[in-house]
Amino acid sequence: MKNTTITIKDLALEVGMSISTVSRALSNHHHISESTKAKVNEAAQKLGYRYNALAAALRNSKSNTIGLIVPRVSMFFHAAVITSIQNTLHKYGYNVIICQSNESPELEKEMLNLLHASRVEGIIVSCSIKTEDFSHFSDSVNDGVPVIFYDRVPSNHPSHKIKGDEYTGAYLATSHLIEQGCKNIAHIGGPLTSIQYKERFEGYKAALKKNSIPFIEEIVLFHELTNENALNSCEKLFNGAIVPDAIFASNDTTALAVIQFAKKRHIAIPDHLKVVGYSNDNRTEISNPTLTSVEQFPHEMGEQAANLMMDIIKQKIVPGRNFISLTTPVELIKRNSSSN
Amino acid sequence: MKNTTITIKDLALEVGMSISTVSRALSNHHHISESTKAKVNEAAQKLGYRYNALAAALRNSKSNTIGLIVPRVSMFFHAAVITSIQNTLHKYGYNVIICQSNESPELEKEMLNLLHASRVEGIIVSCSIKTEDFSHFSDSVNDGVPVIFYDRVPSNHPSHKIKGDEYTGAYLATSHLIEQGCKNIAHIGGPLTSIQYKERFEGYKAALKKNSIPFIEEIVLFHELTNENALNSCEKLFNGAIVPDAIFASNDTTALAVIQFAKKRHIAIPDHLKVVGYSNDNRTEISNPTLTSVEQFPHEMGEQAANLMMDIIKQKIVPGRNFISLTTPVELIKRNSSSN
DNA sequence: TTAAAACTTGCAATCGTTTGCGCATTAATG
DNA sequence: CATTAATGCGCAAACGATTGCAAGTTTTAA
Repeated sequence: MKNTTITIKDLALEVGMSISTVSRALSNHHHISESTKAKVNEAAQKLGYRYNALAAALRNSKSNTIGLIVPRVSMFFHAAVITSIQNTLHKYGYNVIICQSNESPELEKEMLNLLHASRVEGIIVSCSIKTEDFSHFSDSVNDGVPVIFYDRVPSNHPSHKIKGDEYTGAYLATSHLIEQGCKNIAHIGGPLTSIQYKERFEGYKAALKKNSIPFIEEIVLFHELTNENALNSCEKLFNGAIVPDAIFASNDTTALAVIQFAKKRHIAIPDHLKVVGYSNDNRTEISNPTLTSVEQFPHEMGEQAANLMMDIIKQKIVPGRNFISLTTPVELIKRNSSSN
Repeated sequence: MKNTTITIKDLALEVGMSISTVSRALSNHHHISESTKAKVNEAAQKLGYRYNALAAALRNSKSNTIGLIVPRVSMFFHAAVITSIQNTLHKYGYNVIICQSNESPELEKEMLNLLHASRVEGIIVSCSIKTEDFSHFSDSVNDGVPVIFYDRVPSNHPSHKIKGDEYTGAYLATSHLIEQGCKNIAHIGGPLTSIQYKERFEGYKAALKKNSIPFIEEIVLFHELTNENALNSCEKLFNGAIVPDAIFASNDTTALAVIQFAKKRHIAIPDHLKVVGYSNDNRTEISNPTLTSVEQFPHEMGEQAANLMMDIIKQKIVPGRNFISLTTPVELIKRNSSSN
């Protein structure tokens, strides 16, 4: 194990040239002769030289790095987006530092500061579900570091945003259930503090209205969308005065819980109960019955986020004071939980 | 948007003290009076100072960062490990740079160099399935950067390794099938170039032998474990001379494909065919029937990897020339695909 | 009153690269 | 042969933080 790290200074010594020449040779500068470049590269190879990106970033005030904050990488949707962002940015020669907020606003803020300390040139964020104060993100922008939100975007905070067409997704899902002849379509949504759940709720209501189906408050429930919460909601719904003949759930975990509940209660799906989820995660085609769900195209969302970031950083887009909002399409994937 | 970034120099100017005092005040040095610290921190707050970790890392030759290379973050198992590694390292004040090799040995090597350029203090890797040359990882170690492999570990390359008890996992799975009365237990494994698939194969054979059940070569197949490949293998198996009454698959995707195939062919599971998978991913309890699988405890594996790295870096462990190999336990999770 | 001790603070070098400017060498031109 | 242009290379100053050593100030004790 060496304890000496090789620098361009060592290379300069080795080839008997100045530091500047070595630096230029390594970066393939056009003022340097081919023979010199060859010599320098050979020496670099020989001595096991490794480029120090830290030093370069310091000198250039440019890190070629983008920061990423997500609630949890283990969520299928986010994992897909991350993969896509990273692969896209890699093409531009940019690296990514990925952080997890674990759905904690405090950790989210800490991670943001961490990314600043690493002098990232831009930050892409999907917020924790509990984040309500976004002022620290404004600080980032004021410091010249662009911030792009995706999926979990703030509702009342001016910023670049990329989100799915939640309204349409919910509208399509609900309309589909109506087409199947359902009258009492329940909705289990996430906290309405989150704009996406709000929009899905709006889409749900719009579809009902459009088809002149009365909105029934008793069969609409909101809470964090965990398996346990969903099972509780099912209890409530099926012990209530109005028994639903369909449930539109705002995520797949919840929809799968509904299926689980129906099995236990021997409620036939889709005959007596139809179910639609949201996100089209990798469990939807495995479940029994397979789950109808709304595809969000995480791959494209990631690509868009990465490309937008590059456009902003490379000043192709000079937004000034106005912010860009992109909406990615959705698609209803019909499976056996909603029709035969 | 400011175009000036605030440095400790600016703070020094603001409070009328030297740069060194400001630096020490910020890092809470005990030689600095409380009143000075307060003044400096106040100024930092006021001017919006942000610590430059790059400069510090350069000066200290210490980045407080660990690099991570995984095939793909969107694989359930890896996502879980990553989350765990990141949360554990965060407690030590360490950051993580996550890279994806996309199962490409070339990209893997590129990412390794990238991590070195960022002067990570250690590297945790789960190899691409195609990686056969590990010499560049030796270079890392020679440069003083410890490397820990997990899950996808090299078989013939001296290094720190953390892997599941594959042999036992397969042994348990196969034994369980035998207990259920199966005689013709097929095995669909991954490429034997990968040590983990090899060990699972060994465990499978050992269980057969132990129970005096003949090993039948015709019902053992190896290939990359994708859904399509698995369906092809099912075709082969069920058109062959010896029809299996059970299949032990080396991952869950394959096992789920078997279930899919059986449904199409109207083969009753578990009555006429029993199936066991590997990894216990989040689809296993959703499928119909639910899938018996081997749990690998990714959370613990991540914790172990992170803790081992910290021990090595902080020299609690001075391995010298010998390498550490850890084996994490496995557990067979019995579900409906293998028994009633 | 004075010296020693205790407490604060500052100087300046350093980490590894990059790059504007200037100098030297060679080739091309009149 | 003299002048200009082109080419190839080196000097030295940044980038922002840390830290050993030295020095200044205040407090305490004799």
